[in-house]
Amino acid sequence: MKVKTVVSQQDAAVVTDLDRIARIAKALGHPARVQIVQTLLNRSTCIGCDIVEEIGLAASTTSEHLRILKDSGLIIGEIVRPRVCYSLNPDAVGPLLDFLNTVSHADVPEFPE
Amino acid sequence: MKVKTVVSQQDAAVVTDLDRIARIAKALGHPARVQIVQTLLNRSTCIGCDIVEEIGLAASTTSEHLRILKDSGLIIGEIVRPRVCYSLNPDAVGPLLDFLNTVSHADVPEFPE
DNA sequence: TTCGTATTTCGTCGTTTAACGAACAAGGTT
DNA sequence: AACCTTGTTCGTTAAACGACGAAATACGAA
Repeated sequence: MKVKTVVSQQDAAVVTDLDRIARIAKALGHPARVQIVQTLLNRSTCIGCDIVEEIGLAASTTSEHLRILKDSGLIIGEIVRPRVCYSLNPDAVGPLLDFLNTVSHADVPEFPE
Repeated sequence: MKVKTVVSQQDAAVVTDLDRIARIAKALGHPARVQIVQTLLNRSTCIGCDIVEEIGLAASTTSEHLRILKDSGLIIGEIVRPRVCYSLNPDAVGPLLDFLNTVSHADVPEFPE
């Protein structure tokens, strides 16, 4: 279920690593999803359906965004029953964060313009 | 040429902030593009068409990925003329990096389960 | 000037995404 | 038991993405 169509002639380890980073980035590749994470940062406590009204999209659309964030591991949903309590999973950003740190500390060659 | 279709009824400041983060994340939301950045990290010097053979996709497809990375500001292309010299622009990751740092340092509520 | 090399643009095709409303699921409340 | 509240799933639609090959660009070299 986690296996995609593998590139077949590439080194598996590298591909996996790239995929992991890309998948987290992709999950954050939509303003609504960034806003959801932002919201969970502000109200550090978990939240229910307030997210729906916070970002101003239809409930079904918001649910889909939450699903994507859940699938990526960035957030966790705890069912409290009429509603669902969401919270961040800070560890999930690790791979992407490490990658970006490496990029930000890279020394560019010589022609910076 | 850099102007997209603006959202028009939203508060510009907030949207811009979320959009900026999301746009960088989106640019990194594909393994091939992460691999390109990775490659530029390893060979700290700029590269021409070697990227094409490095990632194993068609030249036209690779060109498109490079365009997306250029548009996002993550990389810079210097024309040397038969070819193009690419290099990283580490500053571009700033907004996303700051955001992820905030996330990674967030203290989750109480139910770490 | 003609040729070659590296890259981009174009047109196409199939897949995925984003968005919505409607319908459904699942318990708590009255 | 009938209802309410919240959240997800489904079906649809339009737009965007990803990939490719073919054609076009744009210079440097021969």
